[in-house]
Amino acid sequence: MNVNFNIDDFIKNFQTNCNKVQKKTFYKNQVITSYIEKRNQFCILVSGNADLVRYDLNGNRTIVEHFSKHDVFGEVFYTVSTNNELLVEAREKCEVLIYIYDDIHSKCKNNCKFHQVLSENLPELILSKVTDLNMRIELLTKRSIRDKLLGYFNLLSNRNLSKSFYLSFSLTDLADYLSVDRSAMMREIKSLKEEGFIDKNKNRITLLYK
Amino acid sequence: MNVNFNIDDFIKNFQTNCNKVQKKTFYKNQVITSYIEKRNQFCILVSGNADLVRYDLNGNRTIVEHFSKHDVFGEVFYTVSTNNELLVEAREKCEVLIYIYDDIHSKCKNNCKFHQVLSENLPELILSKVTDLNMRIELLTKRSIRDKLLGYFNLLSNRNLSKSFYLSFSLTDLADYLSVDRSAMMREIKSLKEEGFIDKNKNRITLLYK
DNA sequence: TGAATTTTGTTGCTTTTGCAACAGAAAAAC
DNA sequence: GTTTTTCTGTTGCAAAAGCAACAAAATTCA
Repeated sequence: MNVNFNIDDFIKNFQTNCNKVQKKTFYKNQVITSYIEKRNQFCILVSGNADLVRYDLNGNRTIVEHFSKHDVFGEVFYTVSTNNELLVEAREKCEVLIYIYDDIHSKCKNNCKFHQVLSENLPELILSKVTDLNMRIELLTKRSIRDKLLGYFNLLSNRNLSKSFYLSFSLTDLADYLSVDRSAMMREIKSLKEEGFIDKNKNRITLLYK
Repeated sequence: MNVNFNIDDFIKNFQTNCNKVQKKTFYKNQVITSYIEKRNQFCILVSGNADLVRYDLNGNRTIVEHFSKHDVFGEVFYTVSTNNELLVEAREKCEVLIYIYDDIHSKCKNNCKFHQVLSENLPELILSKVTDLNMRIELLTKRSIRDKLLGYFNLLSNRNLSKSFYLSFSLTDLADYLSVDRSAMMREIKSLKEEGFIDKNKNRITLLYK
């Protein structure tokens, strides 16, 4: 999910004007935040990349969302009450703008630029989130591991405007993202190669069909 | 997904003030709309209920979303390009407000009340969509049919503030909503009954645990 | 009301997926 | 540069899910 307004202006201006927004730095594998009901965090990933991860009672790990530069996250986007722990984990060094708000729709007393820009762009911001989530649902509703893989590869291929692309996930993480068993996924990738649907060199995939 | 501002005011006012918004009536099994890229429809379900349905190349039917009174839908919420057909089908008689916009963020020339109220409430509206979609993803990432069923039942139980509740889906539709095979789902429901997790009378479910 | 259609419930069989375990390769840490 | 850890690739076996088909029940239609 990418924010279209100028995020660099955003980052430059908030410090002088608003005390409700903080910029923090996190390092690989650190927990940036855990989702807690009613603690209304709104975060912008300034640099780096991170995952929203859920651990369920059976010990399964699911990558719910993957965030890269300029993506937004936080409880504001996840009001649903869940029994499971939801963590945002840094995959590498990450700079994050964190804003804990009382009411995201109303402006702060300071009437600072941060809130002005935020409220102006909130619909667009959230709308792009909806797009991401719909894409994710489309993948998850596919009935077989093969279809999930091909759906995901297609997506990357379209984004990259090329039949070849690099996986940004490790295969272990990809399995957790597609919500399937890793070894079963590996077996399926093997079959896709053997049947001539794809080519795979390290983490570079090439689609051989269409 | 429920809209909190007064939708009845909304409906009352648009007709006199704005020619870009239409109210239409649909009957059971009619197609309310099909999602087409760049035709930016924004719809509000005034009464009745409907499903967003996807048919894939393998002949599988998936209920992507279920809409009831006051839910909103349309291409504005589904920018992702998909290969599959996406239809909104009426489950019963439905009244729908349809608004085809050029730019949902900008006000129309008439400066009518409809657009004023719409733009004021757009963030909240879309945010509630995000909540719905996250709930859906949580269900879909569950690894077994049993966990999907229990997750869905839990949700209904929480909404209803009771261990007992009625299914609004037929079992055939529920399978399409959870994205699993119907007969496998039926087998699982049977096991849940036999193992004493749930009780089922017609379309009334009672949770016997927790 | 009676006929037609849809939904529910069930089963045998097949295919897919998950689990557990392990070895080698690659990457990270020291 | 060596050790430790993580990731990849693979397999045999078990469990779960899908497919196909059918009868009975319920619902809709005419």
